Amino acid sequence: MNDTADKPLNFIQQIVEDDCRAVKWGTWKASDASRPGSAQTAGSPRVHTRFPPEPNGYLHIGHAKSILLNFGLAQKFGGRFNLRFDDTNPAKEEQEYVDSIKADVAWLGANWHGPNGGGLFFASDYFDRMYDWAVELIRKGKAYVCELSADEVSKRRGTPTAPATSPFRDRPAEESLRLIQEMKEGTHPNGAMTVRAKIDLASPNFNLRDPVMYRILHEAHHNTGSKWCIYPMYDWAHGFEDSIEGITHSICTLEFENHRPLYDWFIDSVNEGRSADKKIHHPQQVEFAKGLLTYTILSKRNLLRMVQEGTVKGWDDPRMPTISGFRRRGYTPEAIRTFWEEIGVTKTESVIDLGRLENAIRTDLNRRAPRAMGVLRPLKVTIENWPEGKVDWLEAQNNPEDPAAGSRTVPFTGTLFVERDDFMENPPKRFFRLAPGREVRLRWAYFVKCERVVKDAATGEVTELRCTFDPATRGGDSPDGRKVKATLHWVSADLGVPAEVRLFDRLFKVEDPGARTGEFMDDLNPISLEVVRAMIEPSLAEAKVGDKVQFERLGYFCVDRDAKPGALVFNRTVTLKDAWSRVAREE
RNA sequence: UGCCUGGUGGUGUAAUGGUAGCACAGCAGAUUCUGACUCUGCUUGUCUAGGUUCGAGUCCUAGCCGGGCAGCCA
Repeated sequence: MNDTADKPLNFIQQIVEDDCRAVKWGTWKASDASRPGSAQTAGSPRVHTRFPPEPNGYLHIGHAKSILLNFGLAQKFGGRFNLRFDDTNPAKEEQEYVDSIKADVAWLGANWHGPNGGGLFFASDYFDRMYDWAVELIRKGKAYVCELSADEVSKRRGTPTAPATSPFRDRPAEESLRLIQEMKEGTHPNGAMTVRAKIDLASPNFNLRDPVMYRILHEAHHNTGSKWCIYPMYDWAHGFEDSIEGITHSICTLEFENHRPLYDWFIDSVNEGRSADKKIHHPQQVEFAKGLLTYTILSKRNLLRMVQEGTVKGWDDPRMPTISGFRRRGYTPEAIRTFWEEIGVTKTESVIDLGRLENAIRTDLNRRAPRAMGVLRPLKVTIENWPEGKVDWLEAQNNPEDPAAGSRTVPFTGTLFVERDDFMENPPKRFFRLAPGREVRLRWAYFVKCERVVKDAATGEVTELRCTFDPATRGGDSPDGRKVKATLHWVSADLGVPAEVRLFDRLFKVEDPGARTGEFMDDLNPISLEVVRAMIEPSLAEAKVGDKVQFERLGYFCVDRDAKPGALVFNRTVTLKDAWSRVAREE
């Protein structure tokens, strides 16, 4: 979110700017600035942000907001951005997720090793230090080992007005020190005991009712292997991760507002009794609202379920709202960035119209995607007066929005395909395309006129159009000035190439999946994917995976990674806006 | 029920006590070798009630409505 100067600052940028003005977080040292390629300058105010994902799933479009916000801040204020894995729960975390997250963050352009990069980190690398702090808190009488079962803790949680209880709260520090040591050494089974902070069992903020700091988890970790069998809880760990890395602004989402007093308490408790030079850094937390999307589900748990149950074909299924899904679908990082910039950053929970995202990718691709012609549902057209065997290579502009994109040639022959939807035997008033007796233009080619319709005798289905062309209209202009009301895309039946095209629709039928029944799967769109055999112009025969193209009048498409030489596969990224479809509904 | 938090057109936002503006969507039109793009115009809003003030979306009080929290998840 690296805005232009004239755009008003969002509230977080405002906070950071104010802090910089006040030099609240100190300045970059000469050694920081001297790092090769560094965007930090010695003496300028420090801004250090981070994106701290848990590697327990793939990143989705909502995470992109946070990544772009954090990285954008580092860029805007000449600071640094860390990518840090919050890997404190080996039961749910996997290396596959670490790898995918790195790929996605990099793709979005948040370069954690670049000029504004602070580096790549793992919370699990801090486990030793965190353990030492826990021991320190026990010594200070600020934490204890509790042998209540999870069930018991839950039962004793209390109510907003009645306090929680634990019979182990006042055990001697020596006893807790012995037990935490045993926990660490693996003496006790999962769930036997926990380390708890001794804060306030009666607090109206439940996060302060002696929260668990460590639990026993005999589980291998993707980074630390079998070194640990106790793992820190998120709340205990998170503030320290930011502290250790010197994060200035710990930006997180609204649901952590209630946790802030806890993070403050942990750091203050470590610092208590320490001399000024031994105190650990205390970052400032700032909360912002997530952005939800209509027709979309973003909870990692539910996305995982769709993957596991085979509702979609993996995390990067082009219908998924994951970063990798959007990438495969043909979205660009620029479009995603523009989208979130337009949405802004606030503390108001909002549901964003999915159309906004589609609009962003259309705008981007309109500017940069070369045009081509492809017929999704081919209808055969025979040009009756075309010279037998003749091939006419016609010049076509690659992108009317960008003259520099140049031109290509497309072959016109006696047998063509046009889109089935572009012909109607009994057209309604506002239908401008082909119909019996009507003349239209074929893009970049000729005016053609429909003379006769051939139907399947048995089904009555239109199987072929017999047309004539006007040789004087070569290139698409009529010397006598006569007009046609439509220009159609087309492909030579003889020289076109077949391709599989995957047409995606939204995954859910309703704006708020699950709102009706409580089960989001009830709102699945049964036809979110349609596969067609298309015919495309030969210039596309050598298209490479990831190539993006506008099939004129249809939409933007990209070559899927399933494509093989001679067997092209295209994904439809998004359709073009289509005024006719609205008219058609009214007709 | 306790604590935290938020309410500006259909949607997302701006206005930092001084003309409620922008974008998307919608509607109408122009243009067009993509019913796209582009351009023009239009419709629609400060949760409510009091108060402070020359002046309130903004400050104060009370209420209303929404979101979050009571995992050994993050």
